[in-house]
Amino acid sequence: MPRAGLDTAAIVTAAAELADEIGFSELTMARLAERLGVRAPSLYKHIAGQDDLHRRIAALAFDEAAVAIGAAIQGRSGRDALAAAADALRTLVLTRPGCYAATLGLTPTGPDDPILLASMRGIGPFEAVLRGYDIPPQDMTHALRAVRSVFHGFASLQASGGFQLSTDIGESFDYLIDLIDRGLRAIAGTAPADPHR
Amino acid sequence: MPRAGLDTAAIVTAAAELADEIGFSELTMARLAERLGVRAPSLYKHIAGQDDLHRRIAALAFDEAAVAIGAAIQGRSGRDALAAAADALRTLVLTRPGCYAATLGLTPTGPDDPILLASMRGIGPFEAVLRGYDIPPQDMTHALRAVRSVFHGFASLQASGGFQLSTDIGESFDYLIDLIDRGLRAIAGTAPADPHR
DNA sequence: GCTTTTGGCTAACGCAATTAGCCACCGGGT
DNA sequence: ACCCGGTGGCTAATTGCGTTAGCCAAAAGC
Repeated sequence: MPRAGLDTAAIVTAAAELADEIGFSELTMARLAERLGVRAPSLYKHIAGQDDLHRRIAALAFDEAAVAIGAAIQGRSGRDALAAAADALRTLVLTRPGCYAATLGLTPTGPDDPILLASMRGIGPFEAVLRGYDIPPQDMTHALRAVRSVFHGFASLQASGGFQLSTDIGESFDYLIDLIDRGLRAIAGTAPADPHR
Repeated sequence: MPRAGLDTAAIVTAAAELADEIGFSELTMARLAERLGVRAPSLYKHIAGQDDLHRRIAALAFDEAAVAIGAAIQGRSGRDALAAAADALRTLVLTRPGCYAATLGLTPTGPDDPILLASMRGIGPFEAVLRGYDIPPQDMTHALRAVRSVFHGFASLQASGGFQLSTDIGESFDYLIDLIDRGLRAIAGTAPADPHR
């Protein structure tokens, strides 16, 4: 029996693609092994187990997101940058639903979890976007969390088919961007260093 | 062997509590049966299977959310109502993490899925909150989706421990409410009937 | 060319969900 | 009071998944 020549990266890449095709919850060791032309136990020579695999897929997803969003905001700022970043993220969620699902429901194992570092990298571009608004430094974390919540929420609701009404989702997305853009301007302009928070 | 006197509602209630205690992903038929003083196959006399159980827990969660948020916004409007609704939702997510997790990642089986109806009921109170802002009717759906995205996003990130930085989460939450409140006012005031959308 | 490491394999275990099929309990009718 | 049918438990068995143990050949290094 000739060797398949697998390595960790190849397995993770294949797993991510498979998850996108059949859905993250349908991703199974046996199916992944079959896709790779190998038996299930062989996978354990390269990954520690299912949990490890999931985390690696998630890390891959975060990195892809960072790259895509980073590229999208090149040369833009303010509302343009916000819209471009959001759109890049949304496209990614729709294109790679399995990878996106892998990033949900993760509990970091510790402060040095690679997942954590990857998610930090994924946030980076949003920080750049926010720099285009006049956010006081002590509010930056809050603003970052807010923006992250907003886009994560929209993307995950869309991904799970949470929007039932027939109204166009793209329009709702534009509306949401408008809402956040205006909110950021208003909050930056009128409450630069609100002491009661 | 005397009968345990179970019924569907009792099982779902117990499952929801158990999910809150040990985590939704740890909820298993065997564990649930043990909690109820019964063997696992007996559960199938009352529920169709695991998927059915999950959907019923989710429906329960949506209904609880609708009640809690509805109660929270009684007699309030505008920013107050927004904050109260958001806080009620957030409290619920923290109090009943298992139930909340059950509502994620559901794909409605069809247009008459009970889950769908329950989630509609869960949205109701937010519609009431939005009535306190001057949202033009044709934008109501968009605004509703936006608000839902925002709070769902924040809650789910918090529930999954997605906020690593040590900054206080409650403060971030206040900031988010401020952001949305100002955004809604701005968008309602300046673009009452934007034709290009 | 021999040895060592490495990356496949088969076999086997434990656990979860589910189904089949049995049998005792409980309520209603005679 | 009795019987009798449906209901709600049970045990046993099946399937499929993740994972571990232990074997053996292929590649890699001396």
